[in-house]
Amino acid sequence: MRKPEASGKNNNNNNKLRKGLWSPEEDDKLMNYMLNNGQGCWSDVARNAGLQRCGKSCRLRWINYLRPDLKRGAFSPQEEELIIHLHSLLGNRWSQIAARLPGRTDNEIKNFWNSTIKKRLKNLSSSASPNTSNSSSEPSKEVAAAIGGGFISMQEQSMSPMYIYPSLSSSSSSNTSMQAMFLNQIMDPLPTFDHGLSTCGASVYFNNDAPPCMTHIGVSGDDIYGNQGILGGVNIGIEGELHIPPLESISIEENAKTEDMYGSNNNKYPYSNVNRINSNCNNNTKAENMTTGVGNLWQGEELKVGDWDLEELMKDVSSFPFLDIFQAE
DNA sequence: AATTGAATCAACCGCGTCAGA
DNA sequence: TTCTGACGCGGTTGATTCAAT
Repeated sequence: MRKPEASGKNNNNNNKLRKGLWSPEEDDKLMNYMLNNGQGCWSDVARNAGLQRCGKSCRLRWINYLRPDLKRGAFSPQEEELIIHLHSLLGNRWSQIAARLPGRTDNEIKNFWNSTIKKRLKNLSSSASPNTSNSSSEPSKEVAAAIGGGFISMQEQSMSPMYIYPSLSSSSSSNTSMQAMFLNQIMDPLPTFDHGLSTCGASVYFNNDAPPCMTHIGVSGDDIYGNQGILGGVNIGIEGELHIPPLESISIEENAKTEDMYGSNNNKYPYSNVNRINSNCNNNTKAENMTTGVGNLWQGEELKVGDWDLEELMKDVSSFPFLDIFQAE
């Protein structure tokens, strides 16, 4: 942790704002102010509470630490499971994920994901078939698919993972369009293949004409999380084969396009991903194909990206078995 | 008991968005 | 229409804690 700067250090210069860890006195000031006055302009909060902090810092401290409704302590297995599921749907939109987990902050969830979950992915990556390992520190796609359980992550990347929706065999009508879209997202980056697709339970098969880069994934929930682990109750470990086209078959241009459509590590516009997909729909036949099965989601001028993707996705989340636990709180 | 490497997590930074002037 | 400041978000950093040796 960052050391709190010596309390007297900045006393000689009121214009200097403190940085680093918050002292208990500062916490008290902010807490008292917030409880008495409520949230207003954060720069005013900082000033009126007598804190030599920027408003931004006050906001962060309040949201991540002082807020009375915060739930401290370790994540429960149910929370873990929900986080993984939400992440499979939303990607790194931590604030959106946090909004579905009362008492948890985006920072907390982000840290949890980056430490615990990524660690598991990494461990799996190293224990997976040597053929599938790569030099990157990132987990392999195959392993990411495994740890996702039913939520198969085809790309474990920092901004915009691309996922196959879990219950491909589900009969839920509300899922159908999203599943179609997810599947199209899977298919679209691989345009050079005649990629028929069949699903069977949680297994996904890419039946390509090209020689597949076949990876066996026999990872069960227990393998990942133990008997009490987060996937234990869901029975969605992947026990099938992923036939993944060799990456080298995909042209650079197509890779670039794919990254553009689905985001990349360089994506600094997390809220614009689907906007860009939408714009692609106007001049890209593949993107048009993407809309197949999505139906009205893509029609209508009132379509607002952030709305449809989150709300539609949340319909799926709302059926998530453990959500009641949080809603009941 | 000391050391060391890994894990955790609080906080900062930079950027995009938005609202008001 | 443009500018500006506040806010919110995701990525990253780095100090502390923990566990293994």
